[in-house]
Amino acid sequence: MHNAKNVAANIFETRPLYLQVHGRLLGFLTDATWKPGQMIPNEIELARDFGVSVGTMRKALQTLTDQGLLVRRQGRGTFVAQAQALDAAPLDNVRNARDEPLQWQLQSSQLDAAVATDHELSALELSEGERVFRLQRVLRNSATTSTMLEHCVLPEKRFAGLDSDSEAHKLPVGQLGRRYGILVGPGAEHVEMHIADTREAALLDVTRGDALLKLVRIARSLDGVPVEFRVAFCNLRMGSTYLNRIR
Amino acid sequence: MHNAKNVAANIFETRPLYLQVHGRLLGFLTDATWKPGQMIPNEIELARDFGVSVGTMRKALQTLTDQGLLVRRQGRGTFVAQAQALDAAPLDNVRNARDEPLQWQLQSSQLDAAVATDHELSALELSEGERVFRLQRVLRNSATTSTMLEHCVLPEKRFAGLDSDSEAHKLPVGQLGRRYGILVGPGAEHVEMHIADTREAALLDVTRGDALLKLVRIARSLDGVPVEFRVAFCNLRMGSTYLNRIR
DNA sequence: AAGTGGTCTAGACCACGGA
DNA sequence: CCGTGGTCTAGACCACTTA
Repeated sequence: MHNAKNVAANIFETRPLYLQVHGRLLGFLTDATWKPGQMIPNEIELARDFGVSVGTMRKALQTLTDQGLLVRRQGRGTFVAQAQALDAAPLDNVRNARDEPLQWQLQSSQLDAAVATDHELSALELSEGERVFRLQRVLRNSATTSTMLEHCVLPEKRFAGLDSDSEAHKLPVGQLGRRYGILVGPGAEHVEMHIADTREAALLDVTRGDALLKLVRIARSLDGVPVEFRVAFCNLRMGSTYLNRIR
Repeated sequence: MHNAKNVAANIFETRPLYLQVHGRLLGFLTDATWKPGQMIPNEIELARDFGVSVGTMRKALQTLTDQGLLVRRQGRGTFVAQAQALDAAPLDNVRNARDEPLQWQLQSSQLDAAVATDHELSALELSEGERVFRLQRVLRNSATTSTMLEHCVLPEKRFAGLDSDSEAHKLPVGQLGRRYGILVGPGAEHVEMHIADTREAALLDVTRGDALLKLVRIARSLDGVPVEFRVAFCNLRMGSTYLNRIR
């Protein structure tokens, strides 16, 4: 029978067994051996395959579940999570006066592909000359009359064929991520103040010189590679707020 | 020997054992049987006292650790966390261009006690006629020249004697929480836009009509009772941003 | 050396969901 | 009914801290 010490005693790998297992399982997710929505083998079988006890395998699986990468259902099985929405923020974090997420209607949308600018290259950690898709859309919530101008930059190699998909530019970015099988890891969004210029004022139905919330985010896939660079300008109306969950 | 089934079979309490234990331990924290910084009994002893296995006790302790309420150190013991800073946000979430928290200098500070207004009553869930402390301070970060106007409202019953402590109004609110043994649970902060009026402009060194970030927060203790109602106005300068951690 | 939390195992039983 | 994940136990050994 396998023994924990036989594995852990490897001088090249002294991390706890469950972390080593976690890393191997994570590999199955990042290289798409296991695809979103798919059911994976049960914990007994996995434990046997990896030569660890069920308890250790459970701990590795639980860690992945805590990270939102797996979903476990008693009586059913363990499933790969659907790709986390690329736009969990900022869209979900804009709330109405009752602290409910707003329902956004797509007002306009525009997609083009081009060689990345220096700024985009550095944000997305691309090499000189790599191409990106730029997706610009205006969203509106009729209940509060809040509006948002989104400017997303996506690496072409991750979203190959995006421009030939006629539906693509109409979809919320979150569904795009799902369609391209991209799993997004934890990250951060930075909030700034911004004064609307003439163009933004026209698109967002505000007056030039009005104050907007500027939301900047670089989303990274599980392995830390940037998959989306987004800047959004938001006009909060009628008690709408931007939510920051603490802890 | 105690047996899990003997306990869990109680028809009035069918939750998992480790959750029941978690609740009991949480009680020791909320009623200050265990005080911040104090070392608590080791897991073997606790397991024996509660009549559960060490594994179950570990799971309960781990849950409290995940919540930030206990700190466990291999070889040393398990300790009650210092009261979480009441001002973990917004102060820690304001970052400079290198994404480091700003160092704030207290510019001015003013403390008074009064009967709560209706608005304060409802925010802090107090009864008619209850009294509150109001703590207003202006903070400044010299490196970025960012400024913040903080307006904190604290229930008098939770901070008894605050006004007779001559040092109190100079301390950051986080240290106040620690001094009064208040453990803060998870929460949320809402970000809004705000246009500076004359008074705010003078205090924050901006021009009347300038846009400010308005940060609104109700902090609650572990049992969900509000312990702080804060509204802060922030002037972000020289690349400073307000950080929202995702997931 | 003694005491602490951290890891790992092996196996039992329970609760849930679907055939 | 069977297979799944969820809970619980008992005990071993390891790694770290302090005296």
